[in-house]
Amino acid sequence: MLNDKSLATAPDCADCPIRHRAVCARCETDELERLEEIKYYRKFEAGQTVIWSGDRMDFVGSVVSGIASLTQTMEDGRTQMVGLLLPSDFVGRPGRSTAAYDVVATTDLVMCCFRKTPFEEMMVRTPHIAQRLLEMTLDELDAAREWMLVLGRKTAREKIASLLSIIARRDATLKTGKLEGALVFDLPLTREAMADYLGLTLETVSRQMSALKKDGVIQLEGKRHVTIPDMARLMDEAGDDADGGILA
Amino acid sequence: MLNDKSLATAPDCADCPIRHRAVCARCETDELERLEEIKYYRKFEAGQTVIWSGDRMDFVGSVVSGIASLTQTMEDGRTQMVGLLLPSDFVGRPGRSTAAYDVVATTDLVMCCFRKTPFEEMMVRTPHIAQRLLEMTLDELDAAREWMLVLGRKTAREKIASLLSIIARRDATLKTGKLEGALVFDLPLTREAMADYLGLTLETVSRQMSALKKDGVIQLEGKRHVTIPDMARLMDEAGDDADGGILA
DNA sequence: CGTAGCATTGATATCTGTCAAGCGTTGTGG
DNA sequence: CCACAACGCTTGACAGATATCAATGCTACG
Repeated sequence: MLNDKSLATAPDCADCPIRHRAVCARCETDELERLEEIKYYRKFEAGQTVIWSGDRMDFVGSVVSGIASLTQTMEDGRTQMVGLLLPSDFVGRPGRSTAAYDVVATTDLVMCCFRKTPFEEMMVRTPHIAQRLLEMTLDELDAAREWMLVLGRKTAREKIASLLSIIARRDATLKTGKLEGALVFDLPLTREAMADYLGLTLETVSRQMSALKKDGVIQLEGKRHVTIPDMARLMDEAGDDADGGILA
Repeated sequence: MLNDKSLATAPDCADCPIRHRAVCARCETDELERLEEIKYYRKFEAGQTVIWSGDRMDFVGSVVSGIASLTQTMEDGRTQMVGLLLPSDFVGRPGRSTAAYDVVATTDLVMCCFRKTPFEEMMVRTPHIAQRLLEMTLDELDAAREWMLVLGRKTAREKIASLLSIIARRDATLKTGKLEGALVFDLPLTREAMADYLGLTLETVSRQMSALKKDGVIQLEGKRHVTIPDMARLMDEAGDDADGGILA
């Protein structure tokens, strides 16, 4: 499985870009030293599969950079993305030995992995880690439930607008920290990946993107470069309250 | 809010039916004593709202008996159920002061509530509780993701079969502990509640129930009393692997 | 007996999926 | 260097699933 290129030297936790947001956020110096001992980096190229559902999984870890997706597939090939993993998000489940979902690198991806058994031992001894993981899991549960509303009740147009608004908001808060004026970003997902996330076909995604463009809700340069001239308008199209939005 | 009828004397934790499955599952005697001090029971009749989304929430708690639902509602009235709370399931989120969803009693309901602030203090001091809550939250996250596949990719018929199979399985494991032979149970949900859970209209639910009945997948006496002659057949209709099923 | 709530069924409309053709870019091998 | 294949995407025509609107049935209950 592992080859030379997939392994990479792991930098010090002190220099880590996700140091204060990941599962290790609340660890003290000595705890970080212990984590350093059981961690290793792995890199994946866009499109590579990190792990297959059902496979034995002897690590857990955090996304350091890039985006990964969690997907489920039915026997006849229908697939549904059930999670989008961004930097600092956690992969794997302590106490479970096999993967419950396919994990795929959507973009080039760097992960900080911990050997599972020592990590589990450390969790028992280090309440910080379990507490932080609980917080993160509760956030993910909220996001999953938010997404259930999107999947169950929104129209195709609203679904697209919801996805764009989530990506735009995350991107804006990372880059500038504010949501004013026009927002510009690159879509990290193919039309097919968008369809898998939204429970649509890629044709419907394409049509609705075109429709939103025609109506001036978004501007497109090429396939991926998106400009949102009016965020409130987009959120209105998404069917969300324009003020604050999700979990405000 | 609270009236005479809604409050009820709480029995000893030692006699509690959900003692070994709820958030308190791993507590020791002295910890239970502390919990006894901050707990109180509340009863709700079918249809009553336990709490409205956005309301201040000064308790967390466990479902002791009955079923509650978590729902989200859009401005125009579209609603999506995002969780079904069964006995031992946990309600509320430590560290958050307002409810994120509407919580409604689907059947008559008894809840064991803990005052939020003392419970949070206790969580910090009692790793058992945080660990158990983490486990339960991870299970809920898995269930939510499983449901995303149902909402995003399954047909109306498969959705109904999925819901029936979940209820049947839970009911069977509670009553007899095995899944053999014909399964019989009462639906705890109205057609409308089923529709809200499945992202369908109540008419479509009704039609698909009739179709499954006509095809012999289920038998119906009255509106709610269901017999599953062949569980494997039902799971096949649900589009799940017949062996083991969800998270096997 | 009449009403209210829940459920069923029918007719029709609409949205999204399916199938198919074609475009533009990228990369590769002759 | 060019031709061509591969890939991601767009667009069109059509079909099919589910929603919508409407009428009716069934129970329980006052």
